[in-house]
Amino acid sequence: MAENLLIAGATMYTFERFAQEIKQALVATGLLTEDQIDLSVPKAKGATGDLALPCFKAAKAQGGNPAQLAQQLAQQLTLPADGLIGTVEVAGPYVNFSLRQAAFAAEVLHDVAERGEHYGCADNATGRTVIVEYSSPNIAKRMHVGHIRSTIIGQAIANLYACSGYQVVRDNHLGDYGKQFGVMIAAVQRYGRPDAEGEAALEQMEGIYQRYNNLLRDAAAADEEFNPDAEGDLDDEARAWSLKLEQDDPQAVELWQWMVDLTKAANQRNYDRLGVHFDTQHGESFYKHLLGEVINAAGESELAERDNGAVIIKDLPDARGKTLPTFLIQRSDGGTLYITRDIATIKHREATYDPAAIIYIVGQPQELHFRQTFALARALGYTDAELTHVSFGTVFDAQGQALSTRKGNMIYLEALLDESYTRAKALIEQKVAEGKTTLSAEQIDAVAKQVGVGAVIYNDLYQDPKRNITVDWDRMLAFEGNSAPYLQYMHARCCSILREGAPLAADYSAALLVHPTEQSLLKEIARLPEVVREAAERFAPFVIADWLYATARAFSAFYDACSVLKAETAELRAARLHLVDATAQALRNGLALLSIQAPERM
RNA sequence: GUGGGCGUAGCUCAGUGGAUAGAGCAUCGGUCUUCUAAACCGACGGUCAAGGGUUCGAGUCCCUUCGCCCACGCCA
Repeated sequence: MAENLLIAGATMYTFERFAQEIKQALVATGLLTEDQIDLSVPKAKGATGDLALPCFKAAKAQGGNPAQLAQQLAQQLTLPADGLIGTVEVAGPYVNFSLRQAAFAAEVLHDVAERGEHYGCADNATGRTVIVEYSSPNIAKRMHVGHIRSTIIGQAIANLYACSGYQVVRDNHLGDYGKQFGVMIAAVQRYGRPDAEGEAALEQMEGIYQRYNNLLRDAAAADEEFNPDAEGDLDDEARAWSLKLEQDDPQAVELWQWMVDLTKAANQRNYDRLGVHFDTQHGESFYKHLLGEVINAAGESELAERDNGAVIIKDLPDARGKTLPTFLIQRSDGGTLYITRDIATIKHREATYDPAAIIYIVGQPQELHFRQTFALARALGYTDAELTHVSFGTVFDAQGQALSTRKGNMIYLEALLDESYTRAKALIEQKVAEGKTTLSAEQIDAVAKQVGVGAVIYNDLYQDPKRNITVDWDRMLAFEGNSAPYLQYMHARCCSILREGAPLAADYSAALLVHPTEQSLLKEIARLPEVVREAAERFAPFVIADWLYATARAFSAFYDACSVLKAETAELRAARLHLVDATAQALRNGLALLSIQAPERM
């Protein structure tokens, strides 16, 4: 993917041009070849420089001494007069290259101004399609923590691929298929439809589903309607509805469709609050016409064995050649399984989109399922797309128990967003009372929504999704330190300065931005394009979050050290206003990649 | 048992073979008459789970061991 972004004609951002200049100058010495050049960012505390060449590799290839080679290189380098390279220093086996501050500042600010809200993104379309499957809640149930993680992480990954020049298909793969829908329909017939809306309606659905299930089991003794004689009937009833549904019985389909619509409407409220949208929301049932083909194709292959009517796949190797555990693609009663439907889905996607990649945002417990799915889809020749399972860790409560509805420790999306909004609003009202900011009641409400949602999103995106999470409300909804509200606050401060300092001068001298905090801030802003690329390649939104935090901190340090509106000279004021403008734009762009809003006041 | 993930400061986490391992929270100490203190500056805090190996160089790669989480043919 990195190659795609460097093809001729693509816009190169400042840091790329800097690296390019260094490579060209190094190769021109004739002392090493391009493949021996591996530039890195200097980490040593005393090191001066913005990019470094460690000389170990080249020296080894030539049988020489790294420190000597570094010396020779530094002596024989000829630098372009008006380029980005400022000074070159040798530190032992390293050659350190520093940016020429004036040129660097001008080019970074120019990059941002020119690209605006697209700054950081690849501007050349790859012409390739990526499908991102995320959120994927179940019909007739509330979205719980797992779906929340999938929704938020998936949305960010989809954003990252769109920003990287891919055509992105955002696919909400709804859980609308399976035996439980027979029970669900029977339960609705018996207890009636919910009278609430939104998540409350789904909560009622969960309730009657549970109640019906309890009736089926002996645990139903407590239910006043329990009648031992009816038990067998109840089971038959559910089974009958399940069968009717599969046979497209009009009444069953109508009830099922009603549940789908109810659930979609309820979830849509939450998606709207989160700013999440999808291009397609097909459920598993959408792919059922392909199930027969899948089973036939697999059944005829050498991979399959039949056992009492079931179709079993044995000894299938995965992408790394490891043999996967045996699994079924057809039950002995002829029914299909989750994996059968997932493979049918791949077949459909290949035919519909010809994707370069399909990215699944699903929890870690399904790691084996996806290895099996991918391996079988490949073995059947259904796709040549890159298939990736981005797995995320489990959420545990403070006692170390996994969250579950039955234990009563589950966290649902609506309640989480409400809690976050309430906390944000209380904090904003406190700031207003302290005279720190002035906002109307309407503005308080709007900002509380943006800050509340931002905190929830950031909690899922600031770290590697692989990690398990322990519930801690204070940390989840933190408004200080490394948190969304901090990032939003720094953006709002930028906006405040820009309001006061408007309009921006058409002519200004970026060369005046030589204060250490100004240069540090510029360097952070300049990193965004490479950060976007890395985040996409690693399926890692937290790389963006890291960058946002570093950039916001750099701005904060600048804000503290340098007054913009009361700068020493009018020229410096003008230049700093442009720096603040670029900072605001870069922060907005980074936040947008995470689907976090950037209020102008807070 | 087999396979996957994780193990870095008291807690939550970055660190993708390069130089003296970094942040936030917590604790302690400074900084608002100033462009918003949701902030800034400083201090404290480390046997990178343990042991071996690979190499100029390992938190990072390989092997072994330990601990935690998860998965493993008729749920999704």
